Amino acid sequence: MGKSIDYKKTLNLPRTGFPMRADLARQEPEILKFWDEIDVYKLNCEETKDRPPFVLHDGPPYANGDIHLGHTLNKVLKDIVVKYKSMRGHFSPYVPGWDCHGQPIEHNVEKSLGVHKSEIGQTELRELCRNYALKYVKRQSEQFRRLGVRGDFKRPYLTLDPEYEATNIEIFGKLYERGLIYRGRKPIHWCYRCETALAEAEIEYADETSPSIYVKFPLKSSFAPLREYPQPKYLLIWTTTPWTLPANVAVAVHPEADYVAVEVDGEIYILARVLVEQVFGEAGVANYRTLETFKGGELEKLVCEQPLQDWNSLIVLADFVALDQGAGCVHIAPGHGQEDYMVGLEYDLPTPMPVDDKGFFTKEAGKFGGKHITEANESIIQDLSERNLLLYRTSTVHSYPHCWRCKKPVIFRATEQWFISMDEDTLRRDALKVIGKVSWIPAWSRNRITSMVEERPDWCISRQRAWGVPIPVFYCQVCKRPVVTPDTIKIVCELFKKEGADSWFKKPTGDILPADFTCPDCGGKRFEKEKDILDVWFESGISHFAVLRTRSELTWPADLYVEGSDQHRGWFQSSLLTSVGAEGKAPYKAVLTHGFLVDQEGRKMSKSLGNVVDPLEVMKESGADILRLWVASSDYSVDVAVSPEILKRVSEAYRRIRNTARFLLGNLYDFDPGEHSVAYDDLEEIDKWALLKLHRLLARVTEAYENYRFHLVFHSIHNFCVTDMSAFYLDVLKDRLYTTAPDSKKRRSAQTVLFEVLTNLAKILSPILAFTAEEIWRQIPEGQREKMSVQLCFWPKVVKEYFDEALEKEWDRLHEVRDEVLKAIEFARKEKLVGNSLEAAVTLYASNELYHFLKARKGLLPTIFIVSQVELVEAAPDAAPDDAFRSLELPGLAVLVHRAPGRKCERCWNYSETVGGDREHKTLCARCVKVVRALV
RNA sequence: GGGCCUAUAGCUCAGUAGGUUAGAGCGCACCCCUGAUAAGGGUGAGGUCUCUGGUUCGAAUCCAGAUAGGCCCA
Repeated sequence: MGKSIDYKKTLNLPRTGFPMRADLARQEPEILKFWDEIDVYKLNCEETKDRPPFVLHDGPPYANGDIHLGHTLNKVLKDIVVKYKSMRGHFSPYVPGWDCHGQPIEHNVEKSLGVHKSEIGQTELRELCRNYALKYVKRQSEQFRRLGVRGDFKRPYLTLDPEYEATNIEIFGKLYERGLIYRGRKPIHWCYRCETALAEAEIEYADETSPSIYVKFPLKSSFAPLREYPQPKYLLIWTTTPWTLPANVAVAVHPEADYVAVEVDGEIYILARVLVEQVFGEAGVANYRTLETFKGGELEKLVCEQPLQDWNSLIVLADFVALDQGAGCVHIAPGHGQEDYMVGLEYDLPTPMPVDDKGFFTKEAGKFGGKHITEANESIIQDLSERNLLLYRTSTVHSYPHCWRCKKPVIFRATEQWFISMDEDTLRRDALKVIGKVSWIPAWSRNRITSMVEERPDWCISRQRAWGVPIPVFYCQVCKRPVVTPDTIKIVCELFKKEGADSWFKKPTGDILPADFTCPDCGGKRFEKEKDILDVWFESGISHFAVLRTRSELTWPADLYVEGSDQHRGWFQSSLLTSVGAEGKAPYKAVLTHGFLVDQEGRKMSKSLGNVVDPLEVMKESGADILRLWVASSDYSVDVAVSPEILKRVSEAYRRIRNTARFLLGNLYDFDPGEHSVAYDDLEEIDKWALLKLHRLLARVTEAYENYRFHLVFHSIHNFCVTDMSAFYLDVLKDRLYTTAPDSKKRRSAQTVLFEVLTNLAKILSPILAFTAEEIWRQIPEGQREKMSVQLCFWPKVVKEYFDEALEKEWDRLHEVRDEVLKAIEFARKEKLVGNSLEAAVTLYASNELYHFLKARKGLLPTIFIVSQVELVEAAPDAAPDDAFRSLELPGLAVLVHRAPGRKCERCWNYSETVGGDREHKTLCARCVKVVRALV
C-alpha cells in the first residue's frame, strides 16, 4: 500500500471533443463544407418531397454591393422559417432570387465608363450591366451562404434570365388585353442638354439664382364676397420659373387658410392673409386696404384668365400650398411639377407640354414658340409687364435640381408614359377584395396595405432607360397608333425566351414581326419599336409567375412572403397588382413583415451617425451564428436594434447555450441510448422532472416557431439552459454522474435524460443556430443520431405523458424550499462558516403540512441542496434556535446552517462521519468505498 | 404635413379578458468554488411601466393629446 490511490481516476468526469471556445469564424466554413459535400439542400428536398409543401417565395434583393445588416435580418428570418417548416413535416424548397435590372446598375456602369451612354451602343451598355449584375449576384450569393442560409443557390432565379424576361411580356400582354394598360402624360426630371430622363438618384441639388415674380391672374368669375366692388380683381401668384407659365392651367389655394381681398390703387388683389405684409413690403406698396376676408375653400372652381394663353385657369384647392412665402396662390402646370400633376389628376385638368426634348418651346406655347426656355423667362416677364400683369419682380436663391452628369439645371417635363389603371377596370377593387383573403402578420399590416392600395395613383410602368425589359409595343408608322395584339405578345415572348430581351434592341422591327403583319387599325405595314423599358417593380412584381409557375418544385400562390415593412409600397403591392390583374387572385397566402434596423437609441442606421454594423465584419470576428442568434433574440415585428453592446450580450447568451451543450456531451461519452437507456418508469424522480421541463420547453418553443415569434424561442431556450439545467439539474446531477459506478442504473437514468435534452436542444436550435446545432450533432456518435445532419431530422414530438402535474407541483415546492436554504447558506458563507455548500449541514425546522411534505422526501434533500447532511425537526419556526434563518417567503420554515460533521471524502467531496471507516480506503466515505471496491 | 407603427429595469424580452408589493434571463456588485475552469454556483442592488390629461372603486394594461423614434408618402 503506502502509496495513496488517485481516486480522481475512479470518477466519471466529463470528456468531450466539443470545445468551449467556439471559434465560429473558423468552425463555420468547415460546417459549410460539410453541408456542401452532402448537399444538404438537395438531400432535404429529396427526403421531404412527399410531404405537404410550404413555399416561401424569396423577394429578390438588388444585385448591387455587398450585403448589409438589413439583408441579414431578412434572409436569416426566411431561413429560420424554411428550416423549421421542413423539420416540421413540410416539403419546403427555397429558391433565392436577385433583382438584376434597373437604374442604379445602369448608373454605376455609366459612371465607370466615364462617357455618356449615347457614345456607346445600347447593346454594349446592356452587356456591361449584365456582367455587373452577375458579379454581384455571385458575391451576395456567397455572403448569404456564409450566413448559413440554405437554399437552391446553384439555381437561383434572376430577373435577367431569358425565361423570366419573357414572363414580363406575357403578363404585360394579359394586362393589356384586359384594358388595364394605357398611355398618358406624366412629368419627370429631364435634362435638355443630355436629352434624357433622370431618376431621382441622378439628381444633385445645388443653389441657383432664379427670377422671382408676382403675377396678376385676372379673376373672371364673379365671387360673392366681392360682388359689391367694381374694381378689377386679380389672384396674386408667385413663381420662380416664369417659363412654366405657358403651361399653366390652374391656381391652387389652401382650403383652410384665410385669404383677403386687398385694394391697391384701384385694383383688388387676392392673396393669403398671413402673407399680405410680406408681399407688399417686398413690392414696395405702402397704401393698401383690406376689404374682405374669406377661406381659400370658398374660391374653389372659380375661373381666372390664363395670362399667356387663350384658355382659362381654374382655381383649385391643395394642402401643399405654402403660407410662408409667395402669396398663397400657387401657379399650377401639371406638365412641370409633381405636385401640380397630382392636383391635375384630382381635378381632371389637361397637361399641356409646350417644351420639346431640347428645351425649346413648341407651337403649343403660343407666341413664345421656338424660343429656348432659358431665354423665354425675360420675354415672358417683359410681356406680362407690358400688359400690366406683373406686380413685382426680384430674384431669389434656392436649392434647385441639377443633372449629375452635365451639372446643369434640369426641368420637370411631362412625357408620354405607360400606366396601369387602377380604376378603368376594377383592379383596385379586386385587389382590395383579395387582400381580405390573405393572412397579414402582424395584423396592422393588412390595414397598411389596404390604405395604400386605396390611395395609390395609377402605376407608371415605363422608364426611359436601357437596362431592363422593353415594353413590347409597336407603333404603326402610318397611323402612329400603338400596336399590341395577342400575336405580337406571343412573338415577342417566344423571342425573349430564346434570345433574351437583348434581341429587342439588336433586331430591326422587320426581323421581329412576320413579313405579312399589318396594323389592325389602318393596315399599315411599317412599325417602330417602343423605346421605353418596364419599371423594375413590374419585373420583380411578376416573380410569382416567373418563378413559382415555372419551377416544378414550387407552388403558386406562395405560402409566405417575408419582407421589410417598406415593401407594403413595393413588392407586396407590385406582386399583388400583377397577380390580381392577370389572375384575379393574390400571389401569396400569408405575408410576414419585419421592421427596420435601428441603433440602441432607436435611430436609423446611417454612415453619418456612425452607427452602422457590418455583418461581414461580425461574421469574420464572431461568426454567423452570433448574427443569427441576434436576429432570433429580437422582436422583429417592430424595429430591430443593434449595437456593439447588444451583440456582446448575444455572444454571452450564445456561450451559455454552447456550454450547456458541452456539459451534456461531456457526460454522454460512455452512453449509448440503444444499449443503456432507462425506461421512463424506472427513471429517478428528478430525471422525470427534467424530462417534464424539457417537454414543456418543446411545447412552448414549437408554438412560438409556429407563430413566427422567434424571440420567444430564444428566450425560452436560454432560460431553460440557464435556470433549469445549469443552475439546478446539471449542478445537482454532478454527484451522481461523477461518483456512481459508470454503468449504474442511477447514472444511466441521468444519461438517458441528458441524451434526450441534448438531441432535442440541437434540433430546436437548428433553425436558428444552424452551425452550432450541426457542430453539436456531429459530436454524437454516428450510430446514435437519426440522420447525418440535424437539419434532416423531424421536429421532436411533445410527449404529453411526461406532464405529470403532481410531480411538477411537488418540485416547484421543493424549489421554494431550496431557495430558502440557499439564502441561509449564503449568510453562513458571509460569516466564513462554510465555503463550498458541501461543507454545510442544514437543519430544517418546519411544522404541520410542510414538515410532512419534507419528511416524505428527506432522502432527496441533501442532493438537491447540494449539502452533506439534512436534519429535519418538527417544530414551529419560533421554536428554532435564535441564529436560525427564518424564511420570509415560507413563513413556516426556519433553517440552521452549520459545518457538516465528519470528514471530507477525498473522492466525492461530501462530508461524512463514515470517512475513515474503511481500512483500505481511509479517505473515502462508505458510499465511495462501495463504488471503488466494485471497480477493482 | 398625411398614413401606419413603436416607447416596460443598463441590454433583450414577458406581462393572460384593467385588480394584491410590475416578472425573466443577461449585464452589474459582492461572495463561493476550482472535478463544465477564458467555465460553474450563490446572494443582492436596479424600473412606477416616455410625458400630460381623462375613463374607472382601481390602469403598464382603455381613451385623448404631447414628446421621441421608425417605415412609407407628400
